[in-house]
This record gives sequence, structure tokens and C-alpha cells, in this order.
Amino acid sequence: MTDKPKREGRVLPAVVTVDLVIFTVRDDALHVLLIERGKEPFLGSLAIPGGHVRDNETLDEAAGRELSEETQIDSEQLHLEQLHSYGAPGRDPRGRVITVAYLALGPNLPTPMAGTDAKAAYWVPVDSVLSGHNKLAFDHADILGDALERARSKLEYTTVATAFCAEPFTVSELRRVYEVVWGFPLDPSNFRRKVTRAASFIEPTGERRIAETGRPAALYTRGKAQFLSPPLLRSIDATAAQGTTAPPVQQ
Amino acid sequence: MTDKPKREGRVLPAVVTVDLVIFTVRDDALHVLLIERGKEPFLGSLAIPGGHVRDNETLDEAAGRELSEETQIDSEQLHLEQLHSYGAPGRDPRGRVITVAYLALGPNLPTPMAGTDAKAAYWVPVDSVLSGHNKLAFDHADILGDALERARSKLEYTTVATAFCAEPFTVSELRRVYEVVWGFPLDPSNFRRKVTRAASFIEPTGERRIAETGRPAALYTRGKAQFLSPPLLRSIDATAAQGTTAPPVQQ
DNA sequence: AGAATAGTGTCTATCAGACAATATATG
DNA sequence: CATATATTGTCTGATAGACACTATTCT
Repeated sequence: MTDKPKREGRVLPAVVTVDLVIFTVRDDALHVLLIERGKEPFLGSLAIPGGHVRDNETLDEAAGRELSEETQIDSEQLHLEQLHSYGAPGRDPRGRVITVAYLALGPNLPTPMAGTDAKAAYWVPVDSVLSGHNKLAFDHADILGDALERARSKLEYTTVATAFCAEPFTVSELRRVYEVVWGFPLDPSNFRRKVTRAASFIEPTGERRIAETGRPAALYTRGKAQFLSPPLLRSIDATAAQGTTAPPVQQ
Repeated sequence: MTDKPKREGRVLPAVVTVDLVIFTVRDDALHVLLIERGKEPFLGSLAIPGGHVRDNETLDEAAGRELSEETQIDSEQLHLEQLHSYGAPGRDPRGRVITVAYLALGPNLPTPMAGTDAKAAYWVPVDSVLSGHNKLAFDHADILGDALERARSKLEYTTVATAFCAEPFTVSELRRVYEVVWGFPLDPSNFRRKVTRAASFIEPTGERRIAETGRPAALYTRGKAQFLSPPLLRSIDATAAQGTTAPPVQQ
């Protein structure tokens, strides 16, 4: 708390921002919302959305506000949680910027709009970002990687997977979420047994949905449970880093 | 990114600090390192240690530096991980302060020193803090609660419990860590089966330690594994919020 | 009927909880 | 021998993975 010798570095005020990794599942692939930067640095590069924290709001409120601005969706509808903070000295060439990253999960959202800030926004398959086709601005690739791992592990021991599903949803849709986020197929029978027997994970509505083909599927809504106990673990042997597009399901 | 109407709040530079929740196990109870504040605000109150992030260091480096300053222990010896960031507008009466909280776990550390900053530092049983006997400064009680829950859940699916043990250690010592952090007793037999069969959790040294009484215990060191798979779950029925002192073990 | 998707049932290996029994030290 | 702690073994119920089988719709 007392002053330190200057050669060890001085205490400087920093700019604090929130950045958002917004995931959704569409077309059987995990997508992330990215914006095309309209100014330097990294002009023209893709980046995750974010903005400054204002002086009258909490970090969570700042994240919720940015989420609403970017997705134009009631942020109450989405799962939003703090992910990690990033503050390496050189991460922003303009100066010291500490960013508190948030993870947001939502059902297949309306194709993103021309943002309020006139930035172009796109849903981009996470796979295509990870494979390095589009380099992200700043350290956003690191943030995205951390967000993906957080999402994958949260599917194991919480019920957040339902945040990816618009209500009402079917067990198959919920299973598809797991398959797409984890990157490998799950046994439909065992998955159904697990999610229907877990207390308050999903609640049957009594309704059914008739598809173009096949037996109609029962519909469910989200249950009250926040945690899955015992968890639904990624199989131990499925260690290899799989993709986030359609898993090798026989189609 | 563009300017917003001022009535929504302005972007102001903020002060960024790191705060440390440092846990250790001593006398069969979980303890946290607290300092007695030597200046306003909250002069005389207990608080978790922390300090400003300097302009030439990462957040992790700042946390490691503060840890060394507070514990005078090589921070390489301790487990250190980022916990969560706290930035509510009113959390520090002096102005906007964003703090990045870290969680540190270590073996029974030397009784804390007169800190480099001449602050008194104490190991305080977590139980006595949670029960409200000593109110912590700022929002440090929230941070402590979050840290405790993080530590408890990390014991389930990672191998960090060994960070609480000075090497070499016995299986009973490791079990005591779980019991003290979780707050309830574990079956010695089942615990041993679990930790010895988990791949690379602990490695036998071949040595034994002779105690005052009883059969000598085999000694182990930390294994290379970072994760426990399958996890060692807190029993599902052990839902009640137990204490962090000696669990109801027959003594 | 055939295709497609939803849902049920069963077998088995594994694992956790309960707890009995044995081992090795000290006094 | 009694006591205390460490360590091994055993029984049993719950659960996950594999996979066969049945159900219900549409064309």
C-alpha cells in the first residue's frame, strides 16, 4: 500500500472494459458473435464485442448492457457469467487496459443486426476461428479459448446447456447442444436416461412437437436445478481436442 | 466504443488492484491470511491482503508479487489462480477500484511475519470469519465466500488438495485436507482407494514416517496429474453448509 | 412397406459407500 | 496386551456405456 521504488513500476490508473464471448448453436455448430473493428488498432480485424465500464454500473451490469446492445435481446433471456480478467501490459497498444471477460450463452439468436455502433457483427463458427483462418484482435483468441473450455466443462456439472435451447425444446435438441459443444456424439439412449432422471434438469410440458419425419418428440422446459449431480462427464477417453461443428454423427 | 450520453455515466479511469485469499490448513482447521488495516478506510479492520497492479506487470505477476511480500514464501511453492473480479461502484469509498481476486493455497506456512508494509498479519480460522465475529473490510467477506466455494469445488475434480500438504505427505494428511475444507469426515478406506488408484495423483516415495503412535504411514509426493477423473465428489446428501474446522471425527 | 426420429429395456463393468478385518507401531 | 493409526479386503447398490428393441410419425 505504501509507495514502492519507481524502478519496480508505478501505479497507474487503467482503463477497464468488459468483453463478451457470446456463444450460440446454429446449423449444428457452435458459433461466436464477432464484430469487425471499425477503427485502429486492428482496424478491419475480427474481435469479440465489448466496451468500457461506466462509472455508475457494476461489472455485471456493464456486461449485461453490452450484451443487450450487441444482440438486441433481453439479456435476461441469456446465461451470463464472468469468465476471467485479462490485463497483460502490452495487450492493447493504446495503453493499459484491463478487460473483464464474460461468457454468454443463448439459443439460436436472430441474425445479428447492424450494431448500435454501426459495427458489422457476424455469427462465426468457433471452429473456423480456432483453426486460425481469421485472426482475432488483441488477445481475443486466448479469451475465446478460455471461454470454450469454460463452456465445455460447465456442461458437465451444471444445467446451463438448456440456455442454448429455446423453450420448449426436445431431448434431442439438448443432446445436440452437448454434441456440438463437446465435439463428439453421445448415445441418445443413455443421454435421455441421464437428463430425464436428474432432478429438475428439464420439466416435461406434456406437449409434443411433430417434425417433418419421425415420431413426434416430447417437449420440455428448463428445470429449477442449477447443478447436475452427479455430473454428466465427458468420456475420459475422448481426450483429443475435437471440433465444435457437427460431430461425426452418421447422417 | 463511441461516446455515450453523459447521463448514462462516463468512462473513468479506474484503479486496479489484486487481492489475495490465501488458505492454509493448520490445527485441523482451514485458515486464511488476514491483515489488520493500518489506514483509512476501515482502519483497524481485518482485510485480505492486496495491492496495486503496477504498470509493468501482468495480473498474475502482481498477484505473485503480493503473495511473496505477504507470506515471504517463494510463490512458486504455492498454488495460485485467478478467482474473480469485483468492481461494484461503491465497493471502495475512495473511488472506483476494480480488484482482481486471486486464490492461493499452501501448506502450513510459517507464522506470518511483520509484513514488509509493517501491517500486522494473522492466520485466522475461516469459520470464525464466516460466523461474523470479525467483519472484513470492503467486500472482502464476499470474496472470501467465493474463494471458499472455489476451493471446495476444485478439490472435487482437480488434484490441488496436495498444494495444502508439505512434501512428503501421508494419505491421512491429504484426507484431512479434504475433511477440513469440505467440513465433514471421509471414510479413510474409500479415500485411500480413490487417491491411490487415480492416475498420477500422488506418487509413493517408498519411505515411511513413524509417528508417536500407530502404524507408520507411507509417504507420497505430488503426482503430475492436474485433474481427477472421475472426480472425487462431495457426497450429494452432504448438502448442509458445514464448518471448516475439525469435522465431527471421533477423537 | 420403408425411412426417419423418439423412446424403452437390458446386460455388464465400474465405482462409491459401508464396514469388517488385518498390520505395525508405541506404551 | 491395549491402544492407536495405517492398510487391505469384501459386500452391495447405483450408474454409465453398449446396444438391442419397440413406438410413432410421414411418404
